[in-house]
Amino acid sequence: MATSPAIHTIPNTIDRDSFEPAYSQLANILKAQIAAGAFRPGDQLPSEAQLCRTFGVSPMTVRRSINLLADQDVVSTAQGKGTFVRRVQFGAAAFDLRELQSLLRNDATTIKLLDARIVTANQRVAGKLDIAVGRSAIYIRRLLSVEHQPAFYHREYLVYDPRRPIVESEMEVSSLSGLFSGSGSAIVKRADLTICATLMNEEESQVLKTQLPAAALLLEHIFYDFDDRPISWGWFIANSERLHFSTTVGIQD
Amino acid sequence: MATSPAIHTIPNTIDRDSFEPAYSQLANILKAQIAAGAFRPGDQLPSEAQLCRTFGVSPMTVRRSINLLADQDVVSTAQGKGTFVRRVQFGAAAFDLRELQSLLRNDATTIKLLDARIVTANQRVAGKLDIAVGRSAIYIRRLLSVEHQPAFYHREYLVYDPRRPIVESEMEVSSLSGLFSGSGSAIVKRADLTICATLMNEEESQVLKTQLPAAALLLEHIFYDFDDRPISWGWFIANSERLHFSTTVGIQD
DNA sequence: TAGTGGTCTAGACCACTTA
DNA sequence: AAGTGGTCTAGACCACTAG
Repeated sequence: MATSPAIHTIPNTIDRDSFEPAYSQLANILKAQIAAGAFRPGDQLPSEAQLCRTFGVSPMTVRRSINLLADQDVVSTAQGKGTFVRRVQFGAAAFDLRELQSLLRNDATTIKLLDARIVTANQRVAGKLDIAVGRSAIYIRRLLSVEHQPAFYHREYLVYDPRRPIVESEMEVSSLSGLFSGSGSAIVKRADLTICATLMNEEESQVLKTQLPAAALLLEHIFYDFDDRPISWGWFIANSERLHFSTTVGIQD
Repeated sequence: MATSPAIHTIPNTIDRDSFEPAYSQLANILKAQIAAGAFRPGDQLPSEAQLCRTFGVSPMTVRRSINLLADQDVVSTAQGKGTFVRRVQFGAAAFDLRELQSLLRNDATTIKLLDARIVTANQRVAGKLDIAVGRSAIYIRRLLSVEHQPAFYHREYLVYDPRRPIVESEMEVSSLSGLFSGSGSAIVKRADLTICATLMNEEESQVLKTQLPAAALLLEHIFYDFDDRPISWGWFIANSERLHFSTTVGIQD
């Protein structure tokens, strides 16, 4: 039987001298047993009281382990019924931007400021930034290259309000790196992000040095301040060969 | 001052008669205070001991509240230093497939089986399914329509192994709904997923009734069984107007 | 040394499910 | 009534940070 060897390498006791906390050890033991097939999707796990006795830990510690697995969508709990191994759920899959973040932190990545100027907001820009048509905005175009190859084309409109002089200086007009590295501005409360596929237009293909027709991922972002007013609206156009997102859903070892 | 009214509507005590648990109430109080600007990114929150005194709850309850906020990337904790409000982090953004999942559960969505037949695996298919070239596989083509409009074109190869007869019956060849609704197969241990942008080819544009050139989101998936062997390999082609993913990062009310 | 977060205990009481 | 998960207490001890 294929799974037998794996089962026998799973520890079944908590090592109190380990660096790893007991709740984490227990969660990993249970997950390894599930991964090895000892508990199949739909199966009920031992009750919390039983796990307390088996592993010699307190109820709170067992609960924390179970909660960890529940957060990872490995198990589901039902009051009065028990804890059960979950089936794989497509909808639980989540693609995150950490890859993108690490790419921008990479030394091989350079950011070139193509353009930065004051413009008057047209209907579209004014709508996104929640300002009046004809008001001023800062328009920025950047090209991000990885190993001297054009990878992302970024365009952004920033509100330009004499009463909010802080915006320009805080939003790191020339670098972008702050938003990705976590040292982002303290004036940003939240960002709304959208991702979709699009066809590149003439300008985009020239900047990114691709042949038309070309497909691209478009990542749109709007940043808001602590008064819930938009600060900036912008979007990345990514060469489709340069950017794809991967993830795993289900039981991971 | 714009934030004053908001601050005054934030409760500052735990309601012990509420249905909402104390830890959740406390987390929401702190988050509302942060959202209202009472604590800004970089600011230190009151210590856990202080929060215990202020709100009259035990240390474990305070910890649970803080952990909730830390899981949401609202705060970060540093042993020996304190708890601090985080800046918005681009990289923390995660796009999930719940929209897609609910779409497939929708009554207005229909799945049409275009084709299902046994084929012999070529190099590419054999590589993905980790079988020998020339072995049999099941090839399936499906069209998913939303309100009678073609939306997603799905193609999939399933391993066809006499020794694993369970695969075909378990993988819900004719419906697909299981994988999305959570009632998916119990033989699936995990799935690897990738998303990227692509240009539609002739066949795809005909099935989806679009004009060329057209951009599309491509969602590729490989399912594995509990012996870590591939069960199926397939991909969705989504009309780019039909599918986009949205998310919010930072402080959400 | 004082203050911080991190872990853990050994119970208690409650809500819910099943029989 | 018995068993399940869900919340909460009132501490304890530890590891880490800072003055």
